[in-house]
Amino acid sequence: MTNVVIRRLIPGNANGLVYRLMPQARLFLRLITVPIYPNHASLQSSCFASASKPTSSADVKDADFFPLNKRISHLIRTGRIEQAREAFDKMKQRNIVTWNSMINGYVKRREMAKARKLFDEMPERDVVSWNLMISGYISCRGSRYVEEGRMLFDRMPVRDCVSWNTMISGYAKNGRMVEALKLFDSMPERSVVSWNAMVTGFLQNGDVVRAIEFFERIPQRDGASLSALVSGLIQNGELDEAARIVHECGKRDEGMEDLVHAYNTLIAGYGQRGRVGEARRLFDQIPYCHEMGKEDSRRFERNIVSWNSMIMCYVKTGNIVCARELFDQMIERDTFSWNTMISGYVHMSDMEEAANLFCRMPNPDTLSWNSMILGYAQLGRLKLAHDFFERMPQKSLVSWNSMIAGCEKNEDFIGAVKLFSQMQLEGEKPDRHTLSSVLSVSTGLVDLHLGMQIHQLVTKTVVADSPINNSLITMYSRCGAIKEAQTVFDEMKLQKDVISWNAMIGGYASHGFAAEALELFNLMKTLKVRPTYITFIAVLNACAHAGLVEEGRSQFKSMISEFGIEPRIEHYASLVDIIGRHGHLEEAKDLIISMPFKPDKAVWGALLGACRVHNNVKLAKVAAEALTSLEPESSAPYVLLYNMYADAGLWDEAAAVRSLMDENKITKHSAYSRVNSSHC
DNA sequence: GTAGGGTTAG
Repeated sequence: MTNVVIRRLIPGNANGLVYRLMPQARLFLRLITVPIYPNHASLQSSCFASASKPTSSADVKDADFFPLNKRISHLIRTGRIEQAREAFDKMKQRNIVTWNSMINGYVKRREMAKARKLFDEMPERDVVSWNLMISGYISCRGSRYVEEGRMLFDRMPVRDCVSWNTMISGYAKNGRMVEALKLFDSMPERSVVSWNAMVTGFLQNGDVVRAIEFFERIPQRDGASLSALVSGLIQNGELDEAARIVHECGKRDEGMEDLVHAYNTLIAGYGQRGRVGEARRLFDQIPYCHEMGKEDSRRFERNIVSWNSMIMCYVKTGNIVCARELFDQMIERDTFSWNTMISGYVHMSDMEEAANLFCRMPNPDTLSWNSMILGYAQLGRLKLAHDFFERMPQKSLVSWNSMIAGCEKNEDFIGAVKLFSQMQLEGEKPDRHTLSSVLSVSTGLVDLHLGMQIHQLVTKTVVADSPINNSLITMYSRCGAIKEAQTVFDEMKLQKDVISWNAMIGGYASHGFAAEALELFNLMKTLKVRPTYITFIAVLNACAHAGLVEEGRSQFKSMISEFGIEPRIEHYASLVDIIGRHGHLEEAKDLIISMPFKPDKAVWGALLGACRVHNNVKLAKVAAEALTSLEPESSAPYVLLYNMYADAGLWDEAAAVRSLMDENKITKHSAYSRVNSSHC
């Protein structure tokens, strides 16, 4: 995509291959020769000097409060919000900075109700108090919060550059670039941050052309501008190009302000692609100074984000040992560091160590709690997950989603439905994750009514992407509404992926519409959508339902020869069914013997079913015995065999089956109750 | 003490 953009930016570019590297090189050579301008902070303060000046009460000997203020901000930085609040409450006198620090603590944790309460109680506010609140609102998800931020922005008596930038990046993050641009254009004075926010916004919203256009116009580009661009390039798959540019800048613009931003972004980029070795080399290239004093943005050295990004790389690639090693070496850790480590252990299903860190962590935030919930839910430990869920101080959408998904995955469908309605009662709006889980719940419960309600919610509230539509297809077809499944499938148009095709072909197959299933399969191949092993399970099932023996055989062969897909036991089961039902019982038995798997109950079940159809009592006995050894408590094989003997007038044999059932304490009834209880 | 880089979900 970037290539396309760059080609468009540079005239006279006709040959994509030739230009793949050249134009980029030209473009970026320009950017790395840009002179370094004076620190933007000094520029800003001169523009907005009057706005940022604290009001009267702050004149009361700031130094007297300073040690305590510093302590509060340190507690907040290290995640100990409750201790910070304790210290705050105990202070006899507070100045604006005290209040702001406390508000900042809540804002960072997205606890906006608490932040707002303090903000409203403040005896007087300065521009930072307002900015903090705005930044808090816009960092919360959802346009409702952006509007809340905008209301404060409009109400505040004096705005500074930070107020504008906060608001711009808020719009940009929420994909509202028109509004972002409007503010950007009407700003009294821009800083490099305003420009960077716009670049990031355009890139996040897929407008690479304008991102580059803006980037080139930035009067004093810094490491964060570069980082914004690098992040966009990485998202567009141009990781190596991004790395080249960062290295060039590192060499040419020694002392470039905030260069570490770009390095950190690149480390994260390597991590995303699993190139952890290169990430580590980059990390080691950043000088490291043990003094954690006042940060100087011009000094190029590792900061806490570098450490966290590197730890993240290890976590993403499953290397928890190296992640832990770095984590233990850190001097100062923030909530990010702890959360990254916890989520790492959660991914390794090591809940013991995750819990260990969770307990040691100074003040777990919503994300920490969410990770724990997720971890327990994924392992099926729903009770524990629920305990955490109930005890967490503030639930987020992710908390609800993790709980609901956990219930769904562990087939506690009723629990999932309860949570879903509780969440709505508590005013939390479901998103695509929620709806996708609840759709699977409808499928699990075979509850068409619920499924249709969720479909309505999908239509009203989210832009349905492929996974959601695929869940809809599956839901409708499992609930017997094949027409509705087909409508969703047809409306997906170009959005269809292989899962959509599989779901629809499988839907037709299970409803006995073999012709439709095979027709769709042919269309899929014509459109060059590569089938998967799941496609072939559906195709073979369609053949089985329709008794298409030759078609089934040839599909099985083409799966191997044409698509190189190794047949799995499910494919064999289907083929046994196809061949057996057609009366080729010996061939079916030989297939079972020759297949490279230990036959499972589906395979023997297919043979037994075929024997029943063709009255082959001798082979039925073999299949039934195999089945009972696999599932000793199941009555089905006994009953089927009994009926076959009875039908053939073989009463002695029938009686023998009956007494074997008694001997093994098998009742027909117990089989039914077992099936029913699994649905409760 | 505030804005631009790094965390959780199908």
